[in-house]
Amino acid sequence: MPHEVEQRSLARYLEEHNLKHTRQREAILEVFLSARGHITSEDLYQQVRARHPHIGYTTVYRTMKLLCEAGLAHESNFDGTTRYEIAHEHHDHLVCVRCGKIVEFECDLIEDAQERIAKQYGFRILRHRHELYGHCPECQKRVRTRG
Amino acid sequence: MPHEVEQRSLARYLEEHNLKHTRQREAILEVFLSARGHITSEDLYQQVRARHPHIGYTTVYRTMKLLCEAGLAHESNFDGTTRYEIAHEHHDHLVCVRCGKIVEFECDLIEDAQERIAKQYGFRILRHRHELYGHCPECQKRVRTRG
DNA sequence: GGGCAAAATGAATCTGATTTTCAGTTTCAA
DNA sequence: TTGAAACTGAAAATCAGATTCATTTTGCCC
Repeated sequence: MPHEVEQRSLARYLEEHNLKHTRQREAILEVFLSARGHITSEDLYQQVRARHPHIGYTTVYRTMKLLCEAGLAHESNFDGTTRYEIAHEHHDHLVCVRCGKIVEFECDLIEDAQERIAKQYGFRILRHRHELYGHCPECQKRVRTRG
Repeated sequence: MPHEVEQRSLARYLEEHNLKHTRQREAILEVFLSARGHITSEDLYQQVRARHPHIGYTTVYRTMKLLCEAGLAHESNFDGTTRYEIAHEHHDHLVCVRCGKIVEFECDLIEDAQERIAKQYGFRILRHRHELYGHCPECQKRVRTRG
């Protein structure tokens, strides 16, 4: 089984919450983990369908919610449609508005500054989103040569 | 005319782009500028309708897009529905996930850090979004006393 | 190795925000 | 004044996301 650790992690979550372990959930997790980058539930559905034609969109959709709750996936939303990425260390995103490329970054300095700001306003922060939109190096070149 | 500067700014934008100056656009800008905070196009439509029953939702919707292009309004999206705010100095947002309160903040330190990160990855930044989600002071109290 | 309740599935439907269509109206430059 | 271009607004289309519900599976009991 290619992603044993995650499969076990899902199994534990299901057990702890009296949810059922189904072929569909296992299959969807498997395909999700094999997919690269920030994927929409629609795209993921297409990939799942290629290997498991019997699995419906609704199940993919609901399973991704489940994987988020289980801490195996993260939801993000750049352009109005929800995307999922494999959960790992916290990070933020650089998004190229021309080609759609998404690069992850981390910055402790910013994290600290956020804490200070939250304290200043008396907020208790649960999560945040921080996205920088612009042109990636390749697209800058392309823009220049084209005009 | 209550918001002469903005009305003139809109007029200039329309002229420069060969667009037409209509009562509707003037009226919508006026109501928008008088409204407080981060308003949805639906809310704005309700307010516009109170004073100008003949103006339709579509026109409000389209005019807000226009005002954004003209630099008089800014679009933001916290909870899946688009909100508009009056354009002014750049700032980011603290959002209370319980009561929906939105507080604006600015932080030069973070702006600088963003620049550094962009340079590191070769990106040219056009805009960004930075939102901190959590509980405002009032809601923290309420949560504590209730359980 | 049934029997069964709870949970899951998936096709279809609903929702709610946004966007487009299109016929009729208004603006504005000549 | 006139006509082309732009605008308006009711209605319809779109689109992602969420829900419904009849049917099937799973996990657990005996």
